[in-house]
Amino acid sequence: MSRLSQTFLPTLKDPPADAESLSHQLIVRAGLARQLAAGSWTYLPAGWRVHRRIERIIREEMDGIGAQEVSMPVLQPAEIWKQTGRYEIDELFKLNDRKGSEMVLAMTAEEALTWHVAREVRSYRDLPLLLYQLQTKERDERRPRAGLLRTREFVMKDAYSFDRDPAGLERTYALNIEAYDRIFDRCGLDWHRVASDVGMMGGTGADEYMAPCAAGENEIALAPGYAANVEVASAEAQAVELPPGLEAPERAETPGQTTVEAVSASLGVAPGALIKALPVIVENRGMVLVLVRGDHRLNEIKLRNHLGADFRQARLEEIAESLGPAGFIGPVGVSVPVLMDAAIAGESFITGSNEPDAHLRGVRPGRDFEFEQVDVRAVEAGDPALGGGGAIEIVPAIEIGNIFKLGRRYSEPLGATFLDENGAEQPIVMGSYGIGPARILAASVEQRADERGIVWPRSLAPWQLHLVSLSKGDGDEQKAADRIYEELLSAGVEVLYDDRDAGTGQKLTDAELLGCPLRIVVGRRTLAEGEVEAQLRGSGEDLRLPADDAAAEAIRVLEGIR
RNA sequence: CGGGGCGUGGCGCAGUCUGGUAGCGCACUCGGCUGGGGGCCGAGCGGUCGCUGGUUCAAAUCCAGUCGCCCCGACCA
Repeated sequence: MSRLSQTFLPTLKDPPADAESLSHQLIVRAGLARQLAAGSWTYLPAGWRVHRRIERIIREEMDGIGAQEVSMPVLQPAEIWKQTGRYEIDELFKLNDRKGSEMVLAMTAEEALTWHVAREVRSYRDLPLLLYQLQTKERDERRPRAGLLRTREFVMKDAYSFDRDPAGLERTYALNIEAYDRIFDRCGLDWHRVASDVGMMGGTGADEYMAPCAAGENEIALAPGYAANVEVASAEAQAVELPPGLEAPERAETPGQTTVEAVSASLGVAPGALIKALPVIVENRGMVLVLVRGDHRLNEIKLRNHLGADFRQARLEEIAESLGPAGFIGPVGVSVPVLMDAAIAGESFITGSNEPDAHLRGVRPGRDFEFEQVDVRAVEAGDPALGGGGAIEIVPAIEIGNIFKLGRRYSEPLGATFLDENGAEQPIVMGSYGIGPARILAASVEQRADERGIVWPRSLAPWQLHLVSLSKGDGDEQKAADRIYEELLSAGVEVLYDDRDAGTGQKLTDAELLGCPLRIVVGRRTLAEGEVEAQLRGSGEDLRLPADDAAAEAIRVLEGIR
């Protein structure tokens, strides 16, 4: 029963003042959801229909790879989170019950599920195991933003795999990739699976599923055949013109010139002909001098991953003590280890001299200083992709799913072990696999909407068909529209029937705002010719259908829409 | 967590600087007209101006505190 006159679908002519992103504006305007507090959202009937369609696709594909659905509590004892060391996470909601016991609101469920598996699984015969749930997650976000894109409470599909060894994990991981690829395809998204930083989750590998859109919080580097989170992306460097080589480095006076721009301007060379020297203090290791090309930026995540340790910028006094005056630092003659980015290729660079107000020209890596070559620069738009795939493009994207190879990160602290064929106790090898249905919803709106409103793919649309009766009272149009509605219902079509006593403009603009794939309009003019009008929301294509056979014809048209 | 902005009928806003007892548009209700792109006319309902305290004869307006919301950045297991 979906008569609009009886449906709670509060549409807005104007977006609320606090909505910035496109999906935030349209989700509110189209009556899909309303905000209760910062990062807390209520789904209204139409929005929840979309959410449930996404959930259904996820369930079908997860079940299809042999995953089994469970449901775990959101309210969990703090103890297991302390055991894995995740109790310290700032984003974890913490509370006490009336007895004073420490509790948390779960942000994922590795601890809870691993705790159960530790008690129930004893033998290699019980493995592998792939369990999942669609359950509310809570996160004490520092800054919720952009409508449904970053909220404090949201439903997540979270799956966890339990294998006996890394090879088993690889197989399970590959199965999840297959399921994820199908899920995002079926949701009609433009998406990329990108290599990602494993971050503090630890583990041995991770991929993220990214949907490019303007409101995205992440950036991904794309080229034909290449996609990576910029946090870990690599590329060839764009060529730079270097000055002629010299027999030995030569001092160049650069009074007061402490920036790349100033030095390159004063010496008449491209910024890329300079070497930027960045002194950092590595945890438990001391100072290291990191070199990147003058026109490049250091990617701190790549450096951290290379070092395998945390680091910080050196302080001015540390630089002065070990190297020289800040702003004039270079690799020649220093006694600290030098890491040089691979993009520095050539035989004549400008570097700092480690003396005030002077640089060196004609510096040749290898001849004038020793170094370890590394890849630690941030890729830039226009860089040639590795392997000749064309130029890198950097686009904002929203993370709609991620998959992690966890290894023994959780099984060891929680004692999830099994006995192998030889009776030896082994820790279980785990993986975890997340998807945010709300982000799929928002990303779909972001990617497909036009100036009139949302454009749903058939797979996500709250209703397949939006039937509009332009008549009022009980004239012939009303009767025809009623009849078509009943026929569509009995044919099993999900139809929203706008039977309201409202103006034409309001009905048509609401239909365009809500964005169902096919709109059927029953109006006096065309009905007089024995026809009704059909419009495809995506393409804007207009069709006429015979009024007598409108339901069957509409279903046929619908089946041709993606 | 750092920076910025905003809280006045359901929504969008004016009024705040310069204190004098709250207004506009939309929406909503009723009546009438209209009936293919948010139409017209008329009559209405609806607000302790986020909250607390202070100054004052008098506070939406000035002062202090506090709560909430948005944006940028940082962070994001």
